[in-house]
Amino acid sequence: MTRENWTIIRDKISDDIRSGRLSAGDQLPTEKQLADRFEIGRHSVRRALEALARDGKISIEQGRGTFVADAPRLTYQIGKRTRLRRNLIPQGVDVTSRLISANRVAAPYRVSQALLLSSGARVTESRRITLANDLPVAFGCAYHCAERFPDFAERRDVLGSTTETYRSFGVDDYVRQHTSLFARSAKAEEAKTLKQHPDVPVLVVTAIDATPDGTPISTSRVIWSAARVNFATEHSDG
Amino acid sequence: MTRENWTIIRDKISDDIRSGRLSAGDQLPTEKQLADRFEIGRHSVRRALEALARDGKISIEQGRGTFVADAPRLTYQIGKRTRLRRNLIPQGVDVTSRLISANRVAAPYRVSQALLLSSGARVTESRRITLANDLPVAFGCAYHCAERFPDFAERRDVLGSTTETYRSFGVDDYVRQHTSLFARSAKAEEAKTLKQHPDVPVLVVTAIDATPDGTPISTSRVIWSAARVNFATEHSDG
DNA sequence: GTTCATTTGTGCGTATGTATA
DNA sequence: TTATACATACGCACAAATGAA
Repeated sequence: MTRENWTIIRDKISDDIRSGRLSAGDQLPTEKQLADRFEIGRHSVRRALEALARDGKISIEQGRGTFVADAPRLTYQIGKRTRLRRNLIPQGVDVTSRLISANRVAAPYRVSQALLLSSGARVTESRRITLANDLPVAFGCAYHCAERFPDFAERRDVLGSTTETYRSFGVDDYVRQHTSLFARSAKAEEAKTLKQHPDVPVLVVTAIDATPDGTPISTSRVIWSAARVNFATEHSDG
Repeated sequence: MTRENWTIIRDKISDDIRSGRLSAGDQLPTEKQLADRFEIGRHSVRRALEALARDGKISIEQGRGTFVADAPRLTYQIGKRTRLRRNLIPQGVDVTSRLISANRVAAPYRVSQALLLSSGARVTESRRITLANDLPVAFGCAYHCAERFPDFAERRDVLGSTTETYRSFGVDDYVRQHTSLFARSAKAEEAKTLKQHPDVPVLVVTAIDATPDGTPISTSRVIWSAARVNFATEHSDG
């Protein structure tokens, strides 16, 4: 069984990246040039490049070119005391998070279940995007009971930290109660939001945070770029 | 911006599955038939089918045809007391696990680190595949200290349960200490082992189990089909 | 066991659309 | 505006796997 054309070029470029012959940010030859150089069709080149893009090794940008990815994978620690900033900053990553929108809505079924609210209760919905070194890595939605945390999103935006925001509401501590996760392919807008190739899958992470006594205070659904993050959990009490 | 051809047929088939017009196990029309019916090229049909296969909605089999997937996603609970059988059986899933190979090897670096062994210590390496309703969902490798658990793999195969096997070595209880996870595209052999389309990504899960006092007793690296499983964790003590 | 039709997989050429600089 | 580079799309040919005759 001879190797397929497209896997040959995929592995060649992959090796070039691993070995350092190509480094972060470098522009690759155009599809046409690669096709000529390897004496294969442009379709085979595209297939190879797509495979590399799916693994986050390169970034394909229409009209500009194809580039070696310049962001190493982050490791996101999920634990009882999951804190985004403390989590990613130690990796030398500049984490910023931006509020996209803040709304007051009737709790969707999933949310009312998670927060133990009566169906139809009012909740605040804050949509945020998270960037690591200015590159989007995740975006999603957090829900808080509107009665208990009326202007959560706005305060969070001013205070700059979730922990501080809870404190301002008299919640001195909170823990991650539940996390679930699955992979699926990205929708077109999701890929655009994350500035990633449409074929890169996403990890959908649903979480519930609670006060230490077990009262749920927020639930969130965050879409992570599967190519830019690893997840880890310690199953101790920390 | 008008919709692309391939997304139209992708969404049409996706809707047909969701609505029940197509049900689990049904064979789809051939690529040629779909191309004719939708008056688009075969490449566009293939692209649509690949997208559906990546999400585990259909199963494409060379020489046979294309079928609606007949296995719902499993939910795998990762927790301090992670037990494969107790985990999946309650979902009405018939879980079987088969020993592929058992070896005694010098501990790879990662393994010696995880198990707190001196570098080069002997460990047993058991390769297993896990099937849910006869469909592969995961396969991987577990490592145990060869001195403490000399014939772990063989005993495990006879006893049929990891918990029982540990008990036979005098380990009455064990807990999950650490789990980490990331997504990447599947290698060709991995796709073949999991009997899935080559474009379906996998989730690579690395774990360390320990006795309740914190002594690590095993580490494993398991490749899960990203299309066939969800992961969930409770961050309580259970 | 072999042959053959069927169906998906790989590969190339070509044309045209769209985003970027 | 123009040139460049990636995106979509169609047609065709042949390879490889499957299953039935």
